[in-house]
Amino acid sequence: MSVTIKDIAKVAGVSYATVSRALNDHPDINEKTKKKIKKIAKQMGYTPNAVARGLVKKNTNMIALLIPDISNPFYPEVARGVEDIARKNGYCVFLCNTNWDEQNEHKYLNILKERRVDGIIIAPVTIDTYHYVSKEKADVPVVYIGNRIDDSSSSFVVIDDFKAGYIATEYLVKLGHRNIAFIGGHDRTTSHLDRINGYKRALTEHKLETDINIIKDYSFKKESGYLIFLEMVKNRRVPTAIVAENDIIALGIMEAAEKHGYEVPRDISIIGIDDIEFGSLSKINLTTVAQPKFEIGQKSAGILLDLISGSIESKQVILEPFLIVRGTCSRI
Amino acid sequence: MSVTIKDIAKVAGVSYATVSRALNDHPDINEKTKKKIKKIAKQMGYTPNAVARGLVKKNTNMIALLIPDISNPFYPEVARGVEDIARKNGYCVFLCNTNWDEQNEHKYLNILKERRVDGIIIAPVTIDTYHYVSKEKADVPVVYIGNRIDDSSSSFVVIDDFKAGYIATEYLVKLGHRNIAFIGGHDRTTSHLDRINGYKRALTEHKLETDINIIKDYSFKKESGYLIFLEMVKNRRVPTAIVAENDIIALGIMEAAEKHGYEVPRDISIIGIDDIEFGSLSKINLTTVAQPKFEIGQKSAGILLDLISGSIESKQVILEPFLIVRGTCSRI
DNA sequence: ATGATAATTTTAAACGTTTACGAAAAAAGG
DNA sequence: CCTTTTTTCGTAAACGTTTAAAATTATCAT
Repeated sequence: MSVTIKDIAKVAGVSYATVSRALNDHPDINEKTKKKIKKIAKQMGYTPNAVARGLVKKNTNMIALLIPDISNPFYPEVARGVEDIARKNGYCVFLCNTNWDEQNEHKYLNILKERRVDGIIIAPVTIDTYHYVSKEKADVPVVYIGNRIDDSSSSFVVIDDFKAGYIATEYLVKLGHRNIAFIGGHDRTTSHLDRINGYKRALTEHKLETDINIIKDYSFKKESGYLIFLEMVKNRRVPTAIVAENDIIALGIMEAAEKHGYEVPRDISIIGIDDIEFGSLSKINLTTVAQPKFEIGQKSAGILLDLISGSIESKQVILEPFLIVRGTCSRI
Repeated sequence: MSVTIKDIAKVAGVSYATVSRALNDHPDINEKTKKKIKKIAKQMGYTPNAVARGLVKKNTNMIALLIPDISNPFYPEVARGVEDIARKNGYCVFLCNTNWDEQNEHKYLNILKERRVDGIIIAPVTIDTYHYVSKEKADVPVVYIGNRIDDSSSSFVVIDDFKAGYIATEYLVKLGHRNIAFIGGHDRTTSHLDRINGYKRALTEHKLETDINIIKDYSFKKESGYLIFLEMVKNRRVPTAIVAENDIIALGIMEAAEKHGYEVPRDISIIGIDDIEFGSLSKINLTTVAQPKFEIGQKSAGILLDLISGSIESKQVILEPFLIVRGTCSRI
């Protein structure tokens, strides 16, 4: 049984309301008694009970971050960003890994509701997440990352995914490629849709044909990219260049290419999107379109806190992606 | 204002104690009223308030996982392991990133105390963490990972780090290397100490000289390995083989070697410890000594839950590391 | 019908805080 | 020295649950 405010009140010879106020630096408490009470509290090893406080104050000072895949280095980086801001403002963050599974996502959303978190940042598995959240009337503020929401009353921070797809593809075109394929995930995410549209636009602008390959399973793993490329070689439809929807997929593609006698970038050029840390290893040296991961985390946390404090109604942020030229793409 | 048990009681025409029991499937509630109440609860969109419950039940069903570096893919993997077990048992996990900083670690420990988490799994920054935790008389169960604790009443799960160091070094010796250096982090962690001792033992058993290089800053980043290797070339003391304390360091070393004209493994052999996912990319192909990351997470969570339920007093688990031969080490 | 027993429900206290409101004490003003 | 104002503190209710104990109702054998 840990020591409570009442215990302190007893030894200090004051009411426990006074103790509460003293500990919270309430102005109506005499400076002297404040000191005394604080001293006693420290001596007794008092630790405030956040759950009791949460009950009466109706907030928990916890926010949650839902991400689909903690093993994809992209997400830890944004997690660091949100934690950075959250911590500086006295918030703790619950990190939940949905594992690219809508079921898990929904379960977590319910748990978080029960736990009365003050706000949620969510990198949705699919666009349906948004509908689920709205239907469930989550009274908590939510900010989405990696997915535009087509509703001006909701908040999100994304990069301009269209531009990302466009930049990647155009770079390949500029290098002289005419046969450029796209490999990416399911179509239930604006991030995917936008990137694919950027890809299409860049190609049609140059009167080139598109070749879009969609990963069947609803997750982004190296293996998914690997398998798609395998099919390409099986079907003898290997392009001269590939834009991968993200770096993880790109790595999988490179892996498959490598294993089947294609040398990157001599035989095939590959470009990713995200700029995960390991892409920069000189042995990998992945050319990619970067997004500011840490900043995405910070921004979204900042918005969430503003939403919580009520200082804003909603906010939508679109960050700029930028090309990082490394070694996996070459002039044809 | 969300709907409470009292609201339900009112419309159901029963006392709120009955509602509570009905919702919790208490045996002495009539099956019929139970159904009725549950139905009403659902209709009204009731979500139990976990913080109120936590207050009276004196548990939160939350555990925390403290890790030093979420950007090191090793930790997300163990995080997945603990989350796996935690979730299956109705627990949520707080993921806290200490960033290799003892201050942060202590801050988090306090916060977790206030929040009344039911237990903590901690990958300590240094061995001192243990003393801090004991001094603070954390009344919550704690299990350490990655660090043996020299106290039979406390719990941990580690790999046999001595053996890991030994296996790595001996493998290099078997390949014919005679000039083998060790590069690793600070000496305030048993994991480090043990690995280094395993390294020493393997060398002294073969009457070879040791060459131990310690990273100055207290963190494990690629850059640390990079810098140490730079010094080696500056001092013209480049060995023929290096055992890195972990894969991240190994990658940094490879990077530095590469950039300075050393081809791996032709000019220098490098072996890591951990087996992070990206080491297996064919372009990297890092030879390493693996530890069962996911299992470490699962095991530690399992122990923690047993500790919480009181079914055990303490438990210490030492898992076996195993060599994974890939392409960064060659016969000399 | 009558106790006795079992099944079901209610009452009330508790968990550890915060906080509106009021009371007492101290300070200020006349 | 009395009133007014200000400062400081205490009382009590509230937050939304759970749960022991008491109370009520139903069941059943006699």
